[in-house]
Amino acid sequence: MLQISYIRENRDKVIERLAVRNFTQIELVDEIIGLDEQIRSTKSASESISAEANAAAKQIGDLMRQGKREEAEEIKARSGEYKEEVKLLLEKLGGLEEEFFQKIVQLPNLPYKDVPAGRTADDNQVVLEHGHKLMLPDDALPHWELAAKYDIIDFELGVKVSGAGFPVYKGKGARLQRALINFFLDQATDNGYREVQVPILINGESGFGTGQLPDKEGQMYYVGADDLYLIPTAEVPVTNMYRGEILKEEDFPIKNTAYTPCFRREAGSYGAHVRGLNRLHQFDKVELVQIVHPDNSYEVLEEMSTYVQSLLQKLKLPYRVLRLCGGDMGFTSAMTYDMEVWSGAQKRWLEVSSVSNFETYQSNRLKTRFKGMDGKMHLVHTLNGSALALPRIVACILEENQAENGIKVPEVLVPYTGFEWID
RNA sequence: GGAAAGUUGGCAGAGUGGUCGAAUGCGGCGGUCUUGAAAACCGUUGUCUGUAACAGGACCGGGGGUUCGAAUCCCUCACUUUCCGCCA
Repeated sequence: MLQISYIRENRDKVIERLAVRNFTQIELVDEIIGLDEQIRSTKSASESISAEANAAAKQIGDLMRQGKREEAEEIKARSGEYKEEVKLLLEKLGGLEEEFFQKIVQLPNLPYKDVPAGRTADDNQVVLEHGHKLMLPDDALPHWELAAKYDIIDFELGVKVSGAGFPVYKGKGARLQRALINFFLDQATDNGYREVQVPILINGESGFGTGQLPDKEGQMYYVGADDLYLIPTAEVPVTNMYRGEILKEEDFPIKNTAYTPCFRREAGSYGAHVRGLNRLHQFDKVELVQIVHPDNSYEVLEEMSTYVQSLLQKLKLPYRVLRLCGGDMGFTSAMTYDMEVWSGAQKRWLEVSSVSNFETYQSNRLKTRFKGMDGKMHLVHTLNGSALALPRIVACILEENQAENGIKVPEVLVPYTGFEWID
């Protein structure tokens, strides 16, 4: 959520920045500013009456104690009027605030200055490409066929147990999953992240704090009996650990990593591109979350990007880094890098990580602050990134490393899998 | 699932209608003392809103009510703890 104080003082700049992500509802910005003005004037009107009422009440108390009942009664008779006036003003205020809230949550984050303008994924900037796309033979198999051939991932079995998008990993397939999770967690720990295990069901407040609610409600599984949501990413519980907290400058940077399963309804996604492991309702992911000082959040973003790349390099997967254009960026992000690996058999890039700086967009909702050197409260900057999401990594590992008699496990994973070949 | 108790400032913990934004202790910050530190002593120490600055307003789990006046009384919801039951 954007800060109203900023919108108020930088109307034109806000509109200009929003245009980078093709958000052109200038009237919404102006409505918000107008509502804010009304709220402020209504509030000050009701407050000055409250001040009078408070003074009168105090006076009554004093007079009663002095035994001057008569005079007290006199004032009492008059102070009844305050109540009605304040009540009316507060009702008006409540309505205005509700309307204001409904509108301000519709404003997405302002893109950072480096974010390219653009409408679709075609306008994303390719920052770099690393590694060679292997020239797989024409008869190279896509991962879903390899999965069936070596009996390591069973999509049909998942359909029986749950439904489409909930695969069952078997034998070496399951083992590979566990190996990747452990590898990613160990790497993160070596890089200064603290490992945490968090709830995978979250309440509505947490969903609001990181921005999934109210705008992406339909993307989360909802457990009605207990009014809880299944997490779409560990970002939600891990970031919300700091909701309402007041931090110290010396606490920065706060680096947490967590492995969790992630659940996404993916309503409305169909077609060839969702085959196999490309898009699932349940998948595993190791997530990084950092809470940092606003002054260096963009250095931290670069650092996280570099770290994620180091994982891909260790797995020897060809990848590229995209700087997302305004139109392709998430609602809450100020700048995002996507990492994509090359799927040789599918001949397309697959997104495996997304690293974002949210600046104060989340922390303004979370009310996560720190007391600065100036003695004042400031909102922190929050960042997160996948490191990494498993399914597409698995897909690429299978496809890129397929050989005649099996699939070669990447060297760095062998200590974790305990085997070198899936055959 | 049943029963009871509770929810107050960073923490602990008083406060049952006006003098309470809130005692006291711990912690934090500043100072005195000390070569330095500890101890002791003195001072200070919530957040939001608002103003050029004062002032003012709001907040004692959330919401509502009674009252001139609510942390305090009433209603309601949520959560926590303990006991019983069940159980990985």
